[in-house]
Amino acid sequence: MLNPAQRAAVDYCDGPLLVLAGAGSGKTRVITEKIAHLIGKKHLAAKKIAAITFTNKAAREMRERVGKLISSEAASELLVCTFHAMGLKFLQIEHAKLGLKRGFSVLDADDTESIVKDLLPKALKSDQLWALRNLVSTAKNNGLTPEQALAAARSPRELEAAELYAGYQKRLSAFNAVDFDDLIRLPLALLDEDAETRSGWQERLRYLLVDEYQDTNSAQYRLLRNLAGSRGMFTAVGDDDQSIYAWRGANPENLDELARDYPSLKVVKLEQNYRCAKRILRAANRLIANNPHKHLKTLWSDHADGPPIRVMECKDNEHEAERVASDLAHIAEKHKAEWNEFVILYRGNHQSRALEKALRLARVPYHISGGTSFLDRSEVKDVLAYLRLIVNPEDDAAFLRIANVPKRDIGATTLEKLGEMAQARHASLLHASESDAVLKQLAARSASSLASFGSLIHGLARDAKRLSAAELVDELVKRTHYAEHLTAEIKDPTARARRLENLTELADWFRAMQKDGGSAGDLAAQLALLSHADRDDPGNSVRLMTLHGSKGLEFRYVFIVGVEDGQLPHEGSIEEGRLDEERRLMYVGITRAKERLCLSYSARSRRFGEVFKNDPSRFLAELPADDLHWDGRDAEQDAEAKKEVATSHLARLANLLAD
DNA sequence: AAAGTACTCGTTTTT
DNA sequence: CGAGTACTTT
Repeated sequence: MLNPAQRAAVDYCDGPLLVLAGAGSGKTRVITEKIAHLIGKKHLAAKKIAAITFTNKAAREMRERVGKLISSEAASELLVCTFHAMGLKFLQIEHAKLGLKRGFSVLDADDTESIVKDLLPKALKSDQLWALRNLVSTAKNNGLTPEQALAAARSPRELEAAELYAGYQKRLSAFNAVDFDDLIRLPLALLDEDAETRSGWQERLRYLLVDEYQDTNSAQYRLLRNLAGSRGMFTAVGDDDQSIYAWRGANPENLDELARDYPSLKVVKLEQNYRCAKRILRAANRLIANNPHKHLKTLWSDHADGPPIRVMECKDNEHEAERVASDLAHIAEKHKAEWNEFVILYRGNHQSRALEKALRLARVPYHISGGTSFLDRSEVKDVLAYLRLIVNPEDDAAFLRIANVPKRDIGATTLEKLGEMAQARHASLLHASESDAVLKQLAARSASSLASFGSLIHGLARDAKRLSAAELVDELVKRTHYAEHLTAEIKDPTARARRLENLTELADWFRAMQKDGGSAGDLAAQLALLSHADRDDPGNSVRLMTLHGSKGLEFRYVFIVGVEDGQLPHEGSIEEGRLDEERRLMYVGITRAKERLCLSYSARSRRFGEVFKNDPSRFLAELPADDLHWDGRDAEQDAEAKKEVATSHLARLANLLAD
């Protein structure tokens, strides 16, 4: 049953609508119900509706939930994806109008970073490099072309960045490739200047729903405006208190711009929280009240108070991890909870290490979302690079990655010479290595290695026409002797088996995606957009993830570790005075919890091998003291609790040993 | 060109 | 402290 505010948000389909949805207020519900409403009651064809989410995982979940409300035929026609996936789809259709050839590649962060590195003076500090790269990204997100950026540059640094942007973009087009920013920028540019394309897409998409609207950047907003047109047939759902991606160019002011650009905008607030126990919600509300607010919301809940929020001070990171692990196991046993009802949240990926160790020791099954996972595995990236090169012979980034993987005597010097000659001829590396004139100028051994590499790719490209994507993966693994390469490279037999498994998993993944159609190249491009969080099958295990990664999820039991000044808020943000976003991050973490919340920090932590003293996070002082239970304050109660935890822990270990 | 050894440098958060 | 890099040797 929908509450009145939710009902209003679902029913209003006559113009632009902004839904200000507090944490746990059922916003996904509103979006899915609204899609069903548009199809069922407003008789809009499913294929004319697009729902845009922030992550691919959210898109999958959304599709699944809508699937239960509408026919499976309608569900399959619905466009549910991220802005980036939508941009990719757009480019795959309209690529010719933008000077892209079929089979263009989508470069990931690694590829683009090595391009930037290559373009810049080599002896540049990594943070300077990062800063410049960021400026380029900002320019792209503002929809600037390299020429416009050059003209707009006002400081030497901006000029440097604009020059980098120009060189970088030239390199991309030589590779017949786009980066993540281009997936938004290029569709936007085309829609902006080509009225015919614009009206075509506006006809194609009659209603848009945008989730996590506070995390859109200005290019994404302009894309939305171009697609929705003056009719403004869209629903944007967002929460300014959960805006945690400003560092990536997200522009929460988009919430206000909506009202300016669409004077007829209707606003609906969802203020009833269906997720959290009262004490947890109270803590979250109290914390976030310390931030300035433009859109006032009062989030309330009619759940029970729930237990107090625990705060644990620990000696150091190891101690903290151990306590979290044993506490967690204790709760699991006492409340007969499943492991997957627990999550441990932290600020930075590196913080998972100590926790992993402690959880392994306590025999608690866990699963890490994010960090280095499947798609970051080198073997997976290698195979994807092969696919990219097969589909897009201009993709020099892919060429460089795999030319000598598995090792085939193509070393740095050979590649350097090849690069020079390719550049002189305005040819791709692959093309150059197929030219006799080029090969003649190289040492005989390198030349024959290159030539056979070229014909290998050529042969696979021929096969690609008759094979499915999954078969192509199998074939290329066979033909490159990739398994033998891994066998030679990896000594530890279990690690080797795991990595071989990754390859079959990749083929399986392609098989599953194949159902939606699309060539191997299309699938590889989609895969580039998939990130860590998207492809995990955690099973029944405790989840470990960053606070950022937890947005949109909920758990019965939530642990947040490293609640220290310097970590949360992060020291960089303290220095730059950007505490609001850190506070929102903590807010997001707290509001993930349905029933129990435990916050912990370490008095000392080791960084770079040196010991540092920590202060508890300043945010702890902003929580309602009455709802907190500090371990150590009530000694008697603690001693008892500790004993209980210790005995149950021992019992658990004894049980495990008995097996 | 590959393998092995000595360093150095670093830690937000991700589509 | 450890992972990645740069420089060495074979």
